[in-house]
Amino acid sequence: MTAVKHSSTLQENKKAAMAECPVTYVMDKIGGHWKPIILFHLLSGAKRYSELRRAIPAITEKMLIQHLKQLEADDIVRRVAQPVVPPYVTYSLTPAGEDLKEVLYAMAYWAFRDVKRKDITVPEIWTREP
Amino acid sequence: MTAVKHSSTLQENKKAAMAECPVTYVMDKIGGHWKPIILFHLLSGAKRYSELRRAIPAITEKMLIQHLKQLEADDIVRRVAQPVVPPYVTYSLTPAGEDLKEVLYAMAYWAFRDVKRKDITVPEIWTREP
DNA sequence: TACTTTAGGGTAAGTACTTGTAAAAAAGTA
DNA sequence: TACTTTTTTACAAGTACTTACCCTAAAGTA
Repeated sequence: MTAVKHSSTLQENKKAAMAECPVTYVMDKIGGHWKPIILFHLLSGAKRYSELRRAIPAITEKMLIQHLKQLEADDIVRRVAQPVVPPYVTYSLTPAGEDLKEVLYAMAYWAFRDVKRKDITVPEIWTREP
Repeated sequence: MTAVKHSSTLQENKKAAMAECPVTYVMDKIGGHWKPIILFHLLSGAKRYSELRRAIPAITEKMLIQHLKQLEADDIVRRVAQPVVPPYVTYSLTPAGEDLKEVLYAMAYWAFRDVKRKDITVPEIWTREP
């Protein structure tokens, strides 16, 4: 009974998994390490590119723009550019992006409970609004 | 005005980001491409290692055991081993793991809405219980 | 002309994540 | 002894993700 295993192009597994599981579908869209943070900052309203950069000092410009492009392609954020010089570009959430609020809040709520459960001191930054 | 950039050991950014954002804290724990799937299958009750393997054919044994270990270390799943031969090991959710249900359901719900919004045919697999 | 600001592109290099393959341990059975 | 089953580990190799660094465009201003 020769098992029919390992007939995959490495990334095929992932794709198959995404089609299998709605949760993975979501992770594929907001699953990077930076995307949730970006979205979190956009929850409080439209932001300029430079505002986001300042709000998330740890991110590199490359990552920021790359993820913004992806989020835009996934119809989660909307890019609006004013044709002025210097350029003025704002990013905001689409309806689909707004709907993610519930997911993000559920996550945040779980995180709070988890650190309390573990008796870790809650990082005070968490308690500040984005 | 020499900018004070790039003073990071590559992964320090991530860590800083995690401390900054509860959402990232969650992503760090369930953010792999496989973890959500594993958890999804455990939502319906304790499963044996081999059951999980059969339930998620696309995953390699390496990934499965590795993620299970991580989830165990993060106190999200519980491992119970009966000292018999051949070994009998079951994995189930801890209270913290159970609490993730809300997060996973919020994700699943969003996924449904998103595919409907995009007029993609909902993968019928999504509609089957895990 | 030189310089400023804002939004982004390109490339190379490094790090983390996944996979494939092989194999170990343990107690019983043929 | 050789072989079974189930869970798990080790190692090497490949792929994807991130970072660092440098660079462009455009209009106004000194």
